[in-house]
Amino acid sequence: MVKREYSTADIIEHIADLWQPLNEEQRAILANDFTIQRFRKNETIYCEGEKATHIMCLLSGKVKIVKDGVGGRTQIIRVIKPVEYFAYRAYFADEEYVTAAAAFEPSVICMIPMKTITRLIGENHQLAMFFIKQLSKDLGIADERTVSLTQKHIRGRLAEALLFLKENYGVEEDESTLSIYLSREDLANLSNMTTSNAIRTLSIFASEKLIAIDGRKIKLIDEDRLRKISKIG
Amino acid sequence: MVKREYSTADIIEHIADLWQPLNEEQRAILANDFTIQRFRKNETIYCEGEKATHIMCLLSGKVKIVKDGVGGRTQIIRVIKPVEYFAYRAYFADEEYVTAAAAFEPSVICMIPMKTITRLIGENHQLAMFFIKQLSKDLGIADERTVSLTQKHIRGRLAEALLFLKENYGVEEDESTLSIYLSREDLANLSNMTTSNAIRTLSIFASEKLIAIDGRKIKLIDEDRLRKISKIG
DNA sequence: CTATAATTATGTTGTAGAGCACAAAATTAG
DNA sequence: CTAATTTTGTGCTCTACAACATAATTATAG
Repeated sequence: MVKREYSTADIIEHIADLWQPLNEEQRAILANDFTIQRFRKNETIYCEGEKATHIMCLLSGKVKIVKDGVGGRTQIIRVIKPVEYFAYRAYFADEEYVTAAAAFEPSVICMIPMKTITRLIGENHQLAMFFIKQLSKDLGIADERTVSLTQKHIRGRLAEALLFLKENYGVEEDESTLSIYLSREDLANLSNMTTSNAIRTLSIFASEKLIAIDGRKIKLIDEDRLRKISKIG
Repeated sequence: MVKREYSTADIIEHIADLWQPLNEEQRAILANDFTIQRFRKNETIYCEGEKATHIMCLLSGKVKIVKDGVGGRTQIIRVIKPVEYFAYRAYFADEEYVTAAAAFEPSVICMIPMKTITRLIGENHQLAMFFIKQLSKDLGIADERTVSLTQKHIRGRLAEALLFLKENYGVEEDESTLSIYLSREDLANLSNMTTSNAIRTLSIFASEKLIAIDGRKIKLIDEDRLRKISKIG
């Protein structure tokens, strides 16, 4: 399933968003400067408070960006799928990480020094626009999310999380079983509730035939109704 | 108090962040392309769902960026002080506005077409970096805020809001009265609570000698303790 | 200057959801 | 294979906070 080896050509293909805008000279710089790192399931990728030095590109696997709040509760701020970039915000903002990152599943990550990236941005405005656009999209999502998480009720938040997981990580061959198998705790941290309430609400959803549960496998049965529940909050 | 007229030179001085990185030719382009608009207290500046066409720079006054959630409650997502830029995210993300903006107070805003901005970004990487940095900072703030608003209790959220207002808009000559006079409703929308609870908690804070209230004037008396309340949530 | 509306204040009630406790099931370790 | 640990499931209690009601005060308009 997970590739054991990545050739340079493989990687370049994966990081096309960065690669494509570059000219030959710039490509030479980039090609020389990335490294590959593997992370096991649940392994931490970076921690809050650490100094940001590399942009990371998820080549395969699934990653969560989390933040611990007061009282020990953890919020999943956003999730990363292949091929997406992360871990660059703090460097650009001249800050330490305000979040942490961990792998949901075995993951392979391509690391590029931010120094190289900023140098390339200085020479290539298409690359600059790539980051401006990405940050702008993420900021919009964050704004939406703030309101959803604070205002929607438990059922609405869980329904939203399930639909989000489908949109983001997709489904299996049956077209309705979520491709990501999250623990109830992760699901709770994603939708801002306690683990007990995630478990409870999940089984209520199952009893209402909105979803079917088989361990960590979640099958979305009545997506329309889930969407309605998510929308009304 | 509020300037009746702004000369071109005045404005250029205000938008130094954009102006300074530019060369003569680029400056000529920008100088030709901005307009000034005034907004009355509580006047709407832009609405959710509208198309974003101009970046806005607040020259004087105070502005709130808000988002309506389910159930009619409104969240103040962020606030703008002079001289800060806003309203550009949606254009960069190729989206319509997901938020609305309104003036807390009479405000003067400089508008520059986003087409001009993107053109200038294409020629000037310092300008690109300005936006990358700004967006990165805002995204970090949004992430922090999500966790605060969802996890802290009412007292913690209100204390945080009061301290934030001091840091952001400053205080009067006495060094402790907030310079911004918000309605209880705005204060509630800023700290994610109902208006009644903002009123109630505010008067509890007053009875605990943490603050002093005189109508909409709020004086921070025991900032250390407020900070503690904000921190522990 | 009065009438109307908006804002502030305070008390009361109801409930969503946190915070346990405990058991069953599933993983992991030895 | 068995013991230990983690995850899942369910019930119960308690409280933070929303929701509503009503009055007092202040602002706005006609």
